[in-house]
Amino acid sequence: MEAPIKILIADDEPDIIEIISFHLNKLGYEVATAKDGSEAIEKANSFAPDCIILDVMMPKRTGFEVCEYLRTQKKFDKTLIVLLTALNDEASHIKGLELGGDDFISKPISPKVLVSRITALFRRLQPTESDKKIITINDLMIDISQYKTVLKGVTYVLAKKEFELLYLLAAQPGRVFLRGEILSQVWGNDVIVGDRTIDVHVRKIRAKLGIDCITTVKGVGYKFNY
Amino acid sequence: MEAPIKILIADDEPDIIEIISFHLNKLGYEVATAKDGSEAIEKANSFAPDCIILDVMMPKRTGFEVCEYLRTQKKFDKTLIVLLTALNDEASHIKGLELGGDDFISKPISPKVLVSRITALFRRLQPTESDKKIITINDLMIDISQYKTVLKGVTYVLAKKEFELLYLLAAQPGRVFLRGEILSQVWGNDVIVGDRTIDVHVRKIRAKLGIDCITTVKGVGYKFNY
DNA sequence: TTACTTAGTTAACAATTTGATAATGTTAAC
DNA sequence: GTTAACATTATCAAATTGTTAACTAAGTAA
Repeated sequence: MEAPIKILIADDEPDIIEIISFHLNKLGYEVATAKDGSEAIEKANSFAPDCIILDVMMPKRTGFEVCEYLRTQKKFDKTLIVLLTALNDEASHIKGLELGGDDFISKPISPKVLVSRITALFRRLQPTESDKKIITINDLMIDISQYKTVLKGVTYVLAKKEFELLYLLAAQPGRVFLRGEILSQVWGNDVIVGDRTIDVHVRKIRAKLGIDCITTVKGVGYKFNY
Repeated sequence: MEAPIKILIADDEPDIIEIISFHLNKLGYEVATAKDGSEAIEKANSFAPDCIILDVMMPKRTGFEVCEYLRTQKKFDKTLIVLLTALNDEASHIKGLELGGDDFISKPISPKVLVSRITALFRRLQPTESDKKIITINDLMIDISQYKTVLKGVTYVLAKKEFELLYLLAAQPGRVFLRGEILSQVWGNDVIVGDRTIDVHVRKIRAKLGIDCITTVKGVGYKFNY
């Protein structure tokens, strides 16, 4: 990235805000702040940050709520979301992951830990594997440039949505995609479709390919597994 | 880290030095000491510690001054700095964080607290990905991003609540979780479920995994133990 | 245009899984 | 040895997902 990386910090404790922004500023990041959940969403829209640090416990809207909302917006597709939780609050970790958080940092905060985590996150964001156009898993090949799916040398024609769904899941085999995540990635956030729609598409993929490459994780979502 | 972790302790009270170094030594850390700020800087250079514990109130140079100086040196980039402050001295706390301190411990010092804080600091510095989503204990692996539980290479499918319960307990092996604690973490505060519900889920986990990884602490709660 | 095809969605229903409870059996503590 | 706490089992209701068929809209060829 050429322009300075922009980071939004949302916390209701001014001290925390001050400390974090001081350190991030020193490192050359462009920093904006918000003192509650509602302001966080406003600032997220106007400031368009690359990374948002959200305290879980905030007035008006909690960090979870903000995270959940942001993840429904295509605009914040690639925005990193870091949640600040109370120490050893494992349940929050689970909840946060389900809502699409990218990392968690426990309070009390060490500036060094925070900064190293954030830089690590950005490092991981570098386009290496992720923007490869062709996914190959065993004898299954998924080529997005041709919208083509080849299994054991045989080409299968998937419809657009079917293909996009398969591609999304296969891009990260094993990782569980929540239904909401799938909806926003494949269908977009402005389209409203029922829940059964995903099932039906999954079924069609399974039927066409004739293999059980998509595993259901009940109560959670689906994952690619072949 | 392969070599023993090196810790430098700087305090003008010999008693404090002695107590802290005794406990850290016992845990296998390599310890050096300094009795004032100037000596702290000398020793920091010659000893090259991984972690420096600084009393804020010291002769010659205060902990703040030492901290500020160290932070200007590239050499001490990755060195953890822990400041010892007077009880409830919020101003020092903030000032210290701004100067690049990583943690604060209030006097009077409990050796146990000190040690646990330091190990926690080292742990939190670890890369995010590994300790964020995957818990590994011996030959048991719990991966929340895949909702997967692998024991001795065999994958076991746990239901959502089962998984979350196991994850909660396994995140802090040995620690006893009270029933109320488990309820609020796994089920949430607004849901009201009976006490037997926990038992049943614990039983299901034990049955599925086939190992006694969850120990009952009668009259108190449960703990992970494997 | 008209008839035909296809993709995408929905609705209705079936099948499955899960979570919670109640009832009863066991165990450990006092 | 009694009692409180926990384990076990069976059972049921609710939640979740799978399946099928039908409908709509859009595209395509005659």
